[in-house]
This record gives sequence, structure tokens and C-alpha cells, in this order.
Amino acid sequence: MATTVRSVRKAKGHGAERRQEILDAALMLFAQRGILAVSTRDIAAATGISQPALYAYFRTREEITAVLCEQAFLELRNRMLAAADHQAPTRASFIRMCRVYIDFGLQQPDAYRVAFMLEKGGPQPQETKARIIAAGVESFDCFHGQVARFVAAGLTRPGESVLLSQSLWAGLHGLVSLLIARPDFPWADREVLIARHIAALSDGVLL
Amino acid sequence: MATTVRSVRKAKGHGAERRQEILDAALMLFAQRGILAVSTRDIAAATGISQPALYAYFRTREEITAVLCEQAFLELRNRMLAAADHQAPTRASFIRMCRVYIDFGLQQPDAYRVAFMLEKGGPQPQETKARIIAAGVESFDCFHGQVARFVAAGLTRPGESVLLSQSLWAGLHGLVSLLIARPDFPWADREVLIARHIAALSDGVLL
DNA sequence: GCGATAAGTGATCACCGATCAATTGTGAGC
DNA sequence: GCTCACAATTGATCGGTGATCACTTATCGC
Repeated sequence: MATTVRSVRKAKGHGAERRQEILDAALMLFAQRGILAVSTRDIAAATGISQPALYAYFRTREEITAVLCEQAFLELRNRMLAAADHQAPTRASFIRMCRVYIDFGLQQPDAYRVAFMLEKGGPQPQETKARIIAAGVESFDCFHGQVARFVAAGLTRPGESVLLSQSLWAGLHGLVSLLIARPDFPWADREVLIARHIAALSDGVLL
Repeated sequence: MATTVRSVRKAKGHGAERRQEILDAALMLFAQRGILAVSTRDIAAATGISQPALYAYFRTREEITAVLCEQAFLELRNRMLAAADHQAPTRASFIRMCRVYIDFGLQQPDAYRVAFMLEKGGPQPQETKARIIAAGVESFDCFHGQVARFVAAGLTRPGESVLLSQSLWAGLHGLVSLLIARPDFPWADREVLIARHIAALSDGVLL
């Protein structure tokens, strides 16, 4: 089933390529079968290497998901930066910003799950943990920068921009995470619900 | 460490007691060590029985968490019913309702995690799955009943009450789940953030 | 008392994450 | 072109996991 083709041995300085191959294989398997249902042996087989070889690139299985988490945060940041127009902020651009976030989560539910919804089992190595937090903060800073433009333009209700940003982020995350985690719940029509939710968040944040 | 005292053998008709003892032990261990860090052997030892004995009461380990999930939903419903005053709905009572939800999540983070944030590994037995969904829907119906009172009183922005309820639930869940899942994030002061979030949700839902 | 049966157990299975010594292949120096 | 240090990778294995089995033990209706 999984690609069991043994991949060629990498030349001396090219460990980074193999590392990314492992990450790609892991993300694909996570998306196909769910994060908890994928073993290190599965990841190794899909990459075309033996299971112990994984541990030359990652200290633990959790570190693999941690790096994917970091990459997911960076991808979210890139999407937000790409979508950021530099026109004067309006209610319409606020709504667009919200949609970018929600679409990211719904289009890449596994990356989103890894980034925001994964239970941490054992304590991570300090350096790995710090990198994840840093990536998360970086994404949030980007988000906060967007929100701050609305604050500066005098379009928002009173409150510090950090407070408004964290509240808004939480509001967006709530819908995305519930739609991902509880797909069997009798939700209202998804598009209508998203539109209403964004409208509510806009009314809650903007004047 | 764990209570290794062997419990007395239950008389014939008293299996339900033992079943609840297992659930209590499991919830305690989940709260202490995290859900993924608790094994069936741990739960059995804390209950005072052997590990295979668990499988006389639950078909899989997942079914234990599933039943805890169901119980968490019912507890949430009870809290909401207990807090529901039957005075005329006001903005203040709306805010109180939001606080009940948030406090439930923050005071019982593991029950909340089990109910809303747990990744389902393999497919559940159909009957167990149906019971969880039913408990979740029951909780939501209770929540929806509260929101509908505000709608009926003409206090809300336009939109079906189901839509408003799902959006509001998502907004509340977003903050609770992020505070639980990412305690290391540099959050603003928790109380201030909660107050601002509830204010935003109120402004988004109420006129 | 006694036997049917519920309640509980030790042994064991396949699989998991992780580690180890041993092996294979690569490429710089000559 | 040959050699050889070392990066890259491996098979074997460890303790622990969820789950299942045949078996034993205690209870209660008769």
C-alpha cells in the first residue's frame, strides 16, 4: 500500500532533503489516516527508509509533529501576509481577513489540528518547544499587525489592540476547530454559518 | 503511588458500581497526567482490578473516554440549567450565561478536552458514537433554548436562533480551548481577556 | 450443599516508540 | 584509481501499550 520503494542513500551533506521528505510523508499520512493512527514505521515506510533512520533526523515522534506545527504556523502567516492589502482598512477588508483565517483552517484541517489542537503528551525538548511558541507568536504578531491597522484607523470598539486581536483570534479559532473536530454535529449550512460568524465578530470588534 | 489496594469482588448485580469506579479513576488520572499519558493498566491499578477486567465494562479504551465525554456534556447542560434564571432576558443575563460556559471549561479543563477537543482515533462502535452525539446535541439544545429567549425578546441582531447559537457557542469555545491548549502563549490578563471577549460576543449577537 | 454463572485473572498477542551495535555507501586525499 | 574515515542506514531488540484468550474464583438461586 504505502510506497515501499527503498529510496537511494543520500550523499553526505544532503540530510536536510531527507528531513523534508520525512515531514512531507508524515503530513500526507496524518491527513489520510489521522495523526494518532500513524506510526513511526508508517512514516519510515512512506519515506522509503527504515524506522530507526527517522531518529537521525528527529529526536522523538513528537518532534516531527512539532516541526509540522511550526511549518503550519508559518504557512498561516504567509497566507495572511499575502492577503493583506495595503489600502485603507474597511469593514470589507476586515471580513476578508477573517475569511483567510477560516479558509486556511478548513482547507488544511490536519495542519490546523497539529498547530492548535494537538495534545502534548510528554514534555518537549526545550529548544523545540521554544521554536513552536516563537512560530505561534510570529503568526499572532502578523495577525495583530492587521488588527492594529483597524485600531489606528479608529474603526474599532475601545480596547487595546492586543486584547482585541486575541479575542478575535479566539472567535475565529472556535468555529474552525469545532467544524474540524465535530464534523458530525448537525451544523447549520456551513457557508451561512461562517458568514454569520464573521458578521458577529465584526460587530463585536468594529464600531 | 497509585492505589494498588485490590478492591473486593463485586456481587452479581453490582457491575454498574464498578463501571462508575473505573470512570472516576480514569477521570482523576486524566486530570493528573493528561489523557494520552494514562494507560489501561494505570486505570485498572487505580480502580483496584486487573487490566483485562476493564474490558468487561468497556469494549475499548476509547469507549472510556467516550463515556466521560458524554458525562461532561451532561454536566455542562446541568450547569447551564442551574444558572438559567427565568427573569426577562437582559444584556447582563446574557453575559452571565457566557461566563457559566467559560468557567465550566476553565474549571474542568480535562472534561472539556474530552468533550470537545479529543481526536478520535479509530471509528467508534455505532451505538457509543450515537450516545455522544446525542449528549452533545442535548447540551447544545439547552444552550440554544437560552439564546432563543433573547431572540424572542427581540434583543438580538437578525438571524435564525440556531445560527446565532452555533456562532456564539463557537466564539465561547474558541477562547476556552485556546486557553486550555496553549497555556504558554503570552496571553493578556486572563480576566480582562475573558471580559473583553464576552463583550465582543455580546456586541456581535445582541442589538 | 451444589452447581450455574457472573466476576476477575495470568499469560499472551501484535504493535508501538525508542535505542543499540553493526553495516553500507560516499567522497576527500593521495 | 585506490584507500579509508565517517556519514547514513539498518536489523535486532527493549520495555510498554491495547486487546484477547482460556482459566479460576466467588456469589446466589435452588
